[in-house]
Amino acid sequence: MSTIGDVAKHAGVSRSTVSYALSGKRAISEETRARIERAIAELGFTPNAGARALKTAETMVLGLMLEFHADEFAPAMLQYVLPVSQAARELGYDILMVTDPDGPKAVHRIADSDMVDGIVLLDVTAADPRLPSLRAVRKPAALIGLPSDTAGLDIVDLDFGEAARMLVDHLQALGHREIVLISPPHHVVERGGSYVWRFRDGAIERAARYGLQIHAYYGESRQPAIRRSVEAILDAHPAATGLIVHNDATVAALPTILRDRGVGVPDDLSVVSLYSRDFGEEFSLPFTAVESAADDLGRHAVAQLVRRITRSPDAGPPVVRFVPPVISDRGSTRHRRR
Amino acid sequence: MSTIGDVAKHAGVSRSTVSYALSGKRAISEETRARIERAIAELGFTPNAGARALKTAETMVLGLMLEFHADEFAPAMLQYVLPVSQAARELGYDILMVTDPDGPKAVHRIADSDMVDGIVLLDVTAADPRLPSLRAVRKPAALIGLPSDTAGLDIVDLDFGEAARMLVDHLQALGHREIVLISPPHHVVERGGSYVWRFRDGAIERAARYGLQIHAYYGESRQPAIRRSVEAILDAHPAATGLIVHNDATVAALPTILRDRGVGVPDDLSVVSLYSRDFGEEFSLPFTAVESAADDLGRHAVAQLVRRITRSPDAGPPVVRFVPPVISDRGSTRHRRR
DNA sequence: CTTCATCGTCGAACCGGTTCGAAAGCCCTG
DNA sequence: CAGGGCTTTCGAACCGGTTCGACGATGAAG
Repeated sequence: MSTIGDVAKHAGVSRSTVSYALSGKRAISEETRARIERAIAELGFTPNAGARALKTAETMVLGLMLEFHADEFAPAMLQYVLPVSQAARELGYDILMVTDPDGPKAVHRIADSDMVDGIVLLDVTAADPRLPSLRAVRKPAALIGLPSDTAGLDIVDLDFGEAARMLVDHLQALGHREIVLISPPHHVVERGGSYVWRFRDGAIERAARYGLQIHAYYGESRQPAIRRSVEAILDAHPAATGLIVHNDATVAALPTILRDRGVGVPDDLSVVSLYSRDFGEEFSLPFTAVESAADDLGRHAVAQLVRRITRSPDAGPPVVRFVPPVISDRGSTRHRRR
Repeated sequence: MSTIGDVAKHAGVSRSTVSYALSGKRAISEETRARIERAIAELGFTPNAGARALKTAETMVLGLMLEFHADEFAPAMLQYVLPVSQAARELGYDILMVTDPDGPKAVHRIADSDMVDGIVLLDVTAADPRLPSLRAVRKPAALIGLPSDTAGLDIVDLDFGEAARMLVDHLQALGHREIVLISPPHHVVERGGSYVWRFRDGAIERAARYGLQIHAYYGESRQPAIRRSVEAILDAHPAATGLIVHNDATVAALPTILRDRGVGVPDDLSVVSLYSRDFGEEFSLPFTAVESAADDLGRHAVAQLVRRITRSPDAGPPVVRFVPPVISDRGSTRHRRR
């Protein structure tokens, strides 16, 4: 590769002149600029990113940290990756994707070595072990997912409590009096996935307010356990007419399971859920659902992060944003019979 | 952040001594090393990646290029991302994930600016537009997917022709005489996805050799078109007893469709397919299938790439590796009746 | 006809590492 | 006890950019 020195020599100017021609930070005569541009084209020059980063202290790279847990459902997390990547590129940033199983160490690795200008954290849990590291390093960050201590952090997440209330409202309005809720697997709660109980508590409280009977369970994330658990739950509550599924793996398997049982939707059972539009299309899911808006969350996190990076002093106080849920009616519910 | 100069001052030695203590490239006395290590710990020093890359011309970052086509099935591609990322990390590399819709430009951007030491290309097509750029830049690369011109490139891909032959053999051995094949959507062929015709040709030739009747179709990638196409294809061939599905989106939707038609597997229809173990688990797919081994391909590509990077002169000639298929019997086939 | 901005360019310093050559201190040998 | 070899450490150069201060040329103002 050619360097800025080669270009300077080729154009008969100094290195600094080439640099200014590139950045436009000082005036350069039309004639010189043309010579430099020709030299750049002829030599195929592209500035060395490391050298530039060294001096400017800006890498134009964002870290994207995500962990894959063996017993989890990968497609759900991957939904966020693409929007984040695209949003970043539109703002001039590349994405360093880190899937290191040791999250805290990885945070230090990419931040302390100044490989990135900022960090997006995916699937943040209540007492996320990455947060102490994140606070220790001096890099802006944006989280997708709600930790219990939000101090000083930019956070965006779906308003899961409100989502649950909307779905309960929906069933209540149709006259259902006994409903079942399937949450994510219990080990997600143990790991501190706060969206589980935010949704769960929201649903239970709302149901209580209406005097609805609600049976709340934790589901599974893998076959064949999924089928077994759904069967057992449905068997236990033959009178329930509404089902709320807050569990990606379960909802993906649900059409098959219900068909096998001969349960018609919505005639025998009204089903509502929570997933993103893309997810629903990929798995051909026909359920009325709250859109989880992975796109929105990803784009918002990146935008907020870049704002923090570019005007670090006056980007304002940290913001915790709960994206309001939107319900999308796909006809999988109907008025309760009788 | 503290620099190597701060560490040096704190430990009362020169910068070069710290550097040698870190790299171990020259002997350092036990006592000095201890002082330096203490200083590093106290200051929390981590070397600046950009500065290091500038001098060593090694970034310890690999580019991972993937494109998402709006009308395609995202989970299939994402299967490769995680194994690549993990394999890279095990070898000491981080991943710069690039999803830029303008692939060729992106190749130049990350390669010419020396942001990466090498590049992994996913989902390579016959006349992949990224290849000219890739050959122009002076960076090692590893491809997953087979282009028509393989000159000078390290390539790994599943042996799709052999996979097809194995599946045809499997059905033939069970006595099936009339079978149906559903390939990926036709636009994938137009885009140059060579795995489509490698599989298709392999199946057709093999069937011809046995005198099997085979009806080959291109499927769809999105609902509701998937269901319509499957219905139409099955309606057109009521006597067919075997079905080969080489189409991720279709196979994911297939259990539901067949159930709705009242078609029992394997009693009414023997079904075989091609997908990865993870994919099968995520979608709860019960079909006998060739394992597509996304893990293997990803890990192999990274390993080969790193070999190229670290011993560039003598890493040997480019290798094109076809991973042999492995069939995994899940009981979705049976001997033809009558 | 000086004086003073302004414009366009240059040279040098700097960012934070790595690495080469040399030097200082020590021990051993003849 | 002078000379040679080791071990350990240092200073300086270098990687490829950016940026600051300065300088010569030009034109306008006094």
